Amino acid sequence: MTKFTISDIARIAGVSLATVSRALNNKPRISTVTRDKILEIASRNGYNPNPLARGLSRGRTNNIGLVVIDITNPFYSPIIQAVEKRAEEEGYNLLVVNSQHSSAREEKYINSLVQQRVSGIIVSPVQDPRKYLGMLKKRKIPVVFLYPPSGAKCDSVDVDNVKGAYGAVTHLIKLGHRQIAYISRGLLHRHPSSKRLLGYKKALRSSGIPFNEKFMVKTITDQGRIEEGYQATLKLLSNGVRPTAIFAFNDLIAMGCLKALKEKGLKVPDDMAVVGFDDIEFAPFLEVPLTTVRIPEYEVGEIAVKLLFERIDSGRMNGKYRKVCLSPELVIRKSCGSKNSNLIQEKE
Amino acid sequence: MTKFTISDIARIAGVSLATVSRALNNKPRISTVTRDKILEIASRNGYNPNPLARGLSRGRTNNIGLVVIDITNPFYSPIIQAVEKRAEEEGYNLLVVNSQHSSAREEKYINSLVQQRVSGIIVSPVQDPRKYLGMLKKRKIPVVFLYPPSGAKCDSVDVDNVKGAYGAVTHLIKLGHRQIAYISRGLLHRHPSSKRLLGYKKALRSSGIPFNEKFMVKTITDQGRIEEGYQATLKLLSNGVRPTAIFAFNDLIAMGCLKALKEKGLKVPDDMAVVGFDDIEFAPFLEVPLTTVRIPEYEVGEIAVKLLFERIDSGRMNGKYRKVCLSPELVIRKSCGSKNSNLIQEKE
DNA sequence: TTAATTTGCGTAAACGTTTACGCAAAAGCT
DNA sequence: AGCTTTTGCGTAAACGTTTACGCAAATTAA
Repeated sequence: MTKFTISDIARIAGVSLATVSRALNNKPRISTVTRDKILEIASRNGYNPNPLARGLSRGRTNNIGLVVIDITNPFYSPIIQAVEKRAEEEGYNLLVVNSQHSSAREEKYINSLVQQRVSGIIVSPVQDPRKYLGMLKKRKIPVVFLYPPSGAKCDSVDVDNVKGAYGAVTHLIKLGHRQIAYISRGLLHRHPSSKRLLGYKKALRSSGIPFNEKFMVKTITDQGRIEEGYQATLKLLSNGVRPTAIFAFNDLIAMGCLKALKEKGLKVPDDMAVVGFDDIEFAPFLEVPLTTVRIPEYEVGEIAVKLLFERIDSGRMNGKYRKVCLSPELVIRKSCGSKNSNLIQEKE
Repeated sequence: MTKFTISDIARIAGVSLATVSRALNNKPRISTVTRDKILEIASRNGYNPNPLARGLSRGRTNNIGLVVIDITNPFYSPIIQAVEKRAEEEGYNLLVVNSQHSSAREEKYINSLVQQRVSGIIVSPVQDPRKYLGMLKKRKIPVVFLYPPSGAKCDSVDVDNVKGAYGAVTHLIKLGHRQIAYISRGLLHRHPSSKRLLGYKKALRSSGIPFNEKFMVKTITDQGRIEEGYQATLKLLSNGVRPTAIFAFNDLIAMGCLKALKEKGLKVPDDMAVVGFDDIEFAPFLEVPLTTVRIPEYEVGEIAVKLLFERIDSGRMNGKYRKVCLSPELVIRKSCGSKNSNLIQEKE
């Protein structure tokens, strides 16, 4: 009972290992009567194949890996759910690992997944993922990247960060703001930090507003979490010149903003407008419901896992690479005010 | 380069497989000079042991499993982080799986982890975990349960739910409330739903307030998420008698309450006090900062993983079971008002 | 010095599968 | 009927490790 292997089945059925394997894997070259007999014995004894043995022999397991940057960021929740759903439907296990913004950890985990012979990997990379491509190709492990820097020759799902940021900042400008700060996540060169900065600058330029270094502040570390937004905002407020609006890299940072502003006695949106990015589940429930740029996260996950399984099922590693780019959408709530009544407000 | 196994090392070093294995695993019965030579060859060629082969041979891998009920509930974030940290320190991989409130899925995943020969499992069980104990013991896989029903003979980490609920409701009573509703998660018999109900009733009893069926509402499904709290609150408000305070099973349900109350034009805390449970990261940032019962989640994770590794390292499956029970703590914010000025408010 | 122990290593089996190859019997074809 | 193909199955190697056992040489003990 504790251990019940194909040898046991073979012994009971009076056949060889090969025959049992054929029966269990729906392979041809076996008569229906023996097949049924074997399947019956297997199910009666609660046989379960040993995934390690199977993986060793096949060189591939029924697992797929998902590498996220921060599993505690609600941003990833819908993505994880979408991938999980499809993986379960396909009879695969999902291994979720958390690089925590560390590229060393990311590399370690990816290598570990490869050594564990996963059938495919979805990675939301910390830094440039191109360095993995060669190795993964050699090992014939399909991979899909989430939000990768452009230019990588691989399947990927991304979101138009420039457009998203452009839309958010343009909205602020339309509301009359001209002193708009951007709180970026620590490392500017990381995707999508750089793209959002680009969108921010582009929106300013379109309206003839000069870019002001003093309105550009970076969080200390790279985590993109509440506390960092809080610290960055305090720094921004002590910068001498005060903006009338803040565009934050993401919703968590925006939450930190709100906290700092409240502490300093500044009302949102009256004294300061705030816009975030991501539209995490909690954004509408905040002290000041957050205007933010919605990323269709669930869809991102759905597409990524779809692309992945297409590769897995076809076995083709060198077909044309598909780069899907989804459009974000501005969701207007309280935190940016609404002097402009033409804009559509989200119903509450 | 793609594949580099101990056979390759053995060939290069001119020794046998056994010797290579001894060197790589720091086993005795090998001279320092051969050991060093082998290690040098291994590292020079970037040797990585195949975890499937190793697992198959050893009957155990370097993975531990963590089964959570809802990976998207921020409640689990600190727990995952704590377990992840320790696992990494110990050189183990953490496999996080998500049962999504389904006991069928839970069972499937636990079996899958067992078949994958993990070294240990931490489970936040959907239902009574006692049925797993026999199998896990037979397979010699240590397990630690999070928030299990009492009475199970196993290592576990729990929180005093009765006390937590009692404290929360007592606080409401002290504030003058006598009509206090409880929004429970769907299935009452599930732990910790039942415990929190117990605490609620106990608090009422202590103050001589009769339990009113009309103030007890259950969410439709068992997910314990925002939407459910929202629906349950609407139902509660249409019940004829209106409470002056709501104690919600958890913070997400409480968020749903806030949404429903707002929609109905009821001000929190003036028209209705609301108290949650868990103190998720976002509780202080809500439209009305949420009074809630804090669970030391990170500590729960730390202790669970500590207990698990003690079992793994000692190999003792039948030592005394340890049941740790942590104390929750009431965190008072805006959502319950503060007529009673004796109470300590959390500084903002 | 001799006997007992320890050290250093090799051989081969084991972990539980899959799969290439081979071969007799059955089935299909002319 | 004789030839070719297909069917049904078995044998054994392979996947990449670990480990029980054995044995000669070196070391220690008496």
